[in-house]
Amino acid sequence: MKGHNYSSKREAIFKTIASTKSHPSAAWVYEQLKDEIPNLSLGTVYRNISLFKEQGKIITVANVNGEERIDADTSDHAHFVCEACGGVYDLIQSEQSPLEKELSQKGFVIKRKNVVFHGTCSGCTKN
Amino acid sequence: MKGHNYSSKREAIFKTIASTKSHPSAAWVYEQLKDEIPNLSLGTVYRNISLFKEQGKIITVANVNGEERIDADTSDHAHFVCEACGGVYDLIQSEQSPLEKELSQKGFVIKRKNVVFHGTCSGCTKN
DNA sequence: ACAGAAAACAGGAATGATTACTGTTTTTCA
DNA sequence: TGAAAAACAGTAATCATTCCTGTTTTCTGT
Repeated sequence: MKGHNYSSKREAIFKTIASTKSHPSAAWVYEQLKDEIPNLSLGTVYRNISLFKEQGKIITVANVNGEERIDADTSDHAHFVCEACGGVYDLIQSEQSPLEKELSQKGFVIKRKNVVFHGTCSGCTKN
Repeated sequence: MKGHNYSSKREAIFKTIASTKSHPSAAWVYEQLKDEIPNLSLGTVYRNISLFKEQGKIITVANVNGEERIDADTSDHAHFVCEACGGVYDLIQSEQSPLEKELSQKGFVIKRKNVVFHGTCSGCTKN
């Protein structure tokens, strides 16, 4: 049964993703773990990220400079991407749009709503 | 003066992007034009797309299966990405969120807001 | 209209993120 | 405990995008 088995690396990868608010890339997760797990392979990180997405345990929040950034917080919230530093920040989602009702009336099935603001974060604006 | 000059290919590329509602990828634009302009290079399409983005004439609306999808309609509107067929559809943007005010108070400069719904479009839902 | 100079281009090579492949190691579970 | 299944390492392959170099197009001042 694919993807339903335990593995120590899978667990470590998920914990790393779940315990950061940095909205990491696959490469970042790999960097975090490679000291702790010396024989970890980047392919394993990718394979597990892919699996977690299928399982709905994580979501893709944005693509920053060609790198996909993920989030283990799958609750409905928006994100801010800083174009200067590449940082991704959580925002409290507020809006509940009439669009969603309209879409389902038209036969569109919404699996996910992704709200991303792009701009310059406060830290980068100062400099 | 880079990027301020006319070129017949640049014009053709922009027209192609501006005259479709398909939210095309670079490859799609290239495919559309390669018969009409036999010696067109894919690199030229990419270079011009990049330029149009700098000039604010087009925006990136989503990344679908690893391909960046663009839109010459830069007005504030949302999009729907069908995960089954890869289609991208325009939605009327409605919401004007309190988030935006909050962000600017915190020193974040918003350049763009991107609202993308992911799911299955009505056509794909039927099948 | 014409001759540099500047910008843009073609075509192909390079890059970089992601995925696929193959032989080996873990994990499962009877 | 011992296969069978799943996961893994390590590397090769893929694919979108960018870079590079020599050539062509466009612009500008005369």
